[in-house]
Amino acid sequence: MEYNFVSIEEKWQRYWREKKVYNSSNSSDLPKYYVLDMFPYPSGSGLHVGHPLGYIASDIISRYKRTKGFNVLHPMGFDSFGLPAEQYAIKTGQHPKITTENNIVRFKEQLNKLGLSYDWDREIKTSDSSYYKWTQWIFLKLYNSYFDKEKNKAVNIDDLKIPKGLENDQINKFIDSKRLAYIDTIDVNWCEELGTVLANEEVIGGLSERGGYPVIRKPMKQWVMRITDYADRLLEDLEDLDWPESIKSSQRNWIGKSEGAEISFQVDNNNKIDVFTTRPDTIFGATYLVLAPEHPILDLIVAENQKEEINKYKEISSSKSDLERQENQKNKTGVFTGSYAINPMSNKKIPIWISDYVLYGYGTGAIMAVPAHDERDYEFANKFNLEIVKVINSKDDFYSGSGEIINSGKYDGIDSLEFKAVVTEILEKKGMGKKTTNYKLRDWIFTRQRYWGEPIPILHSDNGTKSIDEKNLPLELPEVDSYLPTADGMSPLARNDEWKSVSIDGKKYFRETNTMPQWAGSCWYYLRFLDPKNEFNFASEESIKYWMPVDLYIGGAEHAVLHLLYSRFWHKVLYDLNFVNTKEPFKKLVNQGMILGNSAYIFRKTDQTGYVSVELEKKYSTQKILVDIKYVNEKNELNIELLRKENSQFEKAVFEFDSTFKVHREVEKMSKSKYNVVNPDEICEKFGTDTLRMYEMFLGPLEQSKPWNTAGISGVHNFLKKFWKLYFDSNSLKVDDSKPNDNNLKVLHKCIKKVSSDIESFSFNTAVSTLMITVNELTAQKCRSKEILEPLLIVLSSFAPHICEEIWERMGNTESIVYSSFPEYSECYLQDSKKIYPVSINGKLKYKIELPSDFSKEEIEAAILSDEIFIKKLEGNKPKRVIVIPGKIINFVI
RNA sequence: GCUGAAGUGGUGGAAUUGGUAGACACGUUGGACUUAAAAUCCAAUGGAUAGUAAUAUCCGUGCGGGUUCAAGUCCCGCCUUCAGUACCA
Repeated sequence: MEYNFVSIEEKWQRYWREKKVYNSSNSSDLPKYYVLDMFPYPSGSGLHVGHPLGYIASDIISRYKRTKGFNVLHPMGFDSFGLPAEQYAIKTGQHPKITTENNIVRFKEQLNKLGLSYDWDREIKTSDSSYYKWTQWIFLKLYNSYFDKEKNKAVNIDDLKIPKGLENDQINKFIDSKRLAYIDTIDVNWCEELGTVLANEEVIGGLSERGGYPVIRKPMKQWVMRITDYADRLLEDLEDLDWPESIKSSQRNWIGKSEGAEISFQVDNNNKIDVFTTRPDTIFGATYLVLAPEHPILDLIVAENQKEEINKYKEISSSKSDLERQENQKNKTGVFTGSYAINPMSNKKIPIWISDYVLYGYGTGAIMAVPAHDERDYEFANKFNLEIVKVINSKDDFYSGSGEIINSGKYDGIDSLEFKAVVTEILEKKGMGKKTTNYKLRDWIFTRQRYWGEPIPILHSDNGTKSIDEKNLPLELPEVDSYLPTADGMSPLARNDEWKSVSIDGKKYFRETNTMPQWAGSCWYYLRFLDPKNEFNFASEESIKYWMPVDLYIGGAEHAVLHLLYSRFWHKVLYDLNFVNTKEPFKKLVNQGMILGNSAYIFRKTDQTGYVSVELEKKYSTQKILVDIKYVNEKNELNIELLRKENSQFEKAVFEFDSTFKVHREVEKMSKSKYNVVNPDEICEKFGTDTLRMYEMFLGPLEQSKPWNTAGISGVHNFLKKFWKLYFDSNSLKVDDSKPNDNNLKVLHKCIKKVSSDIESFSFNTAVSTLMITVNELTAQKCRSKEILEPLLIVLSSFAPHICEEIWERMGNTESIVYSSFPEYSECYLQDSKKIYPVSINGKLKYKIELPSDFSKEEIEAAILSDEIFIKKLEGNKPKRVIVIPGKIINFVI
């Protein structure tokens, strides 16, 4: 009987879907286990072999946990608001909804082909109004809350104490200024190319995260989320999470907590400048101040004769993009203001400068420069010939460490670490400073000037903002005639005039026309999966109580700060408002590594006379040209004929090579533009889904990035064929009721133990190896005992579910293997008859000695812990004296 | 620069608490079956030296030191690669 994977896989995928085998119930006596994948954005290009890695891993865990007796929740959905569909709409006029729907159909088909055990009845799409109704609802919760600093939590805005003596208008303004979701005019990251504002997290090195377009700063009115109030809690609660250290440290880094002091420098009778420093101990070395060019105090303090130059500098720096600012890192610029301030400790008069190496957005937007002990100040002082005073004892001209204080008057000799606290205290007494903490984290800019996102349920009027009544949610996306921003730069929603203006009780309001960022929908989707059809709540209280937190969250590391920080923030707000019962949403996080593509390049001679194979490349001056990997075989040989046939530019090209034309390979991210995408569908057709699933796991550790390489796939495929042959010979099932022998039992129980511990520790590659060894051994032992082969089937079924279901059925089981339980192993089959100890003589030779198996554990331990025992050396017959040094060290003395 | 992860055969990668390094798989070579190929099965496969041979000896986990009877694993100092982040005072 042949292993016909095509019909087997089709049959079982249909069976699972029709019988809804993987649906899970919200009430059960069983312990729960919630396994979540980071849901995908349904892009137009479908899945490549990199996507399934995490899905397969989480699927194996889900299947394993089910057989271990857990009620498993394993849902899937789509993060379906997003840019590409909108950009496609701008180009073609097709409604993003249609594009998105089409892509989702394709994605689902591909996911189902992978045999993933999702409960599709819980599917959600963030762009469905029944879903974004609740995204809007949560937005309103944020809008209607403020952060109580004393309680260190979010509280309903109705409980806000309003200062006495405020007029009506002022009261509204006061309330608006305290909300967790508030409007502010701030310098935003404006991306002209994308026509929208981006969050700080979405800007990388002055370029947009998506597309890599330049980003400039521009003041605009925006909705902002007060995530900074949660900085401390977001930081502290990281401690207890079972997350990769790298992710935790990027989040810590992003929050960027630093402790120091705010110190005032008096300029004149009316003005003082506050600076933030983490090194108050170096204050005697502060020989000048530097302000950010945007600092508002400048207008008050700039000396008359410097005004022109200062204004010129301000203008230049405001027109600079973040990228340009960063490029200038080595060549610092700046202008003297003509004014001086008094150093509050040394009482010296020090000059005030402006420079764009000081950022207005961080700290107070002003620094005290200590050139002897800060690298940037050192560069700046050298360039502009400013005074450098060493205040910490060291050999070098510049030193950023700690040590003995010098040149600081009566404080000389104190240790700088100690002096830090002393200075802060002295200044505090004088009213010239205080201890403070600063964060790199900024509030989250929440609005986007886009069409394809959640509408913000807010109305504007002359006296401020007003939320839409909860009863009227969802606020649906209006139809528009074009998906481009309006001529006056408003978001596309403003094109629908009828929708835009509303009147309530005779009063006129305008709708907010900006939409939410893509992160909004993914901030809380893990909660909607619990109870996706609930019309009265985002999820029922019972379902939250039963399922939360997510036990295992698998996804890519690219969401280390963005998604994972935002959703933790929202979850904490919901926790404060008593909507959820856990402080953190995701208990354990695992990052699957990226699967990289293996791009192919050929060399073109620079004189354009032809192409040369790799071995001839050095002979000519050449440049690399990308070719589609479909023209290249596993031996890196180029199929020239096919290339010529399908690409006219190569039709008459000359190809030079020795024996065969070989291409140059490079490992890169898998992407359409690199022509290195491998589609999982092809693999499924050729080898079957079970082979693909096991191969992706076999490729290497889950967390590691690795290039896709089809070369080894036949090994896994052969394994499944061998596995099949363990159960069937040419005509029929060969499993029988014969009693297994000791060796059979040993092999099986070893396998059960190893595979289960490997799965629990996410070491899927070694689990696959173990399964291979097991099948090899049982084949060699000619085992046909049902007592062995049936449990083995269950062990393998998490990895290769289709083949196992098929064999399971053919063995006479009527119920799906999904409902079976994972076999237990017993230690008695695992014990070796003899214990082997390694022995070294004088540190050089190594022997194995075997202690008799009837040595009890206690006897061995006693022997080891006592001074010496006599043991027969294996190869010789003379007994040797063995000295056992306490702590398991065995040393021969002859 | 800082933070995090990693460096093991021709390749992907295994190695509980330090205890026979290279499991498992690919590839390669040889063999069986076949008219032939595919498929399948068997054997060998880190390097070097000696030997007809079984075998023996030495060297081997990025580099240099150290601890230890014993180090891929622990400690110190470097190098390289990947990822993230960056004028954050």
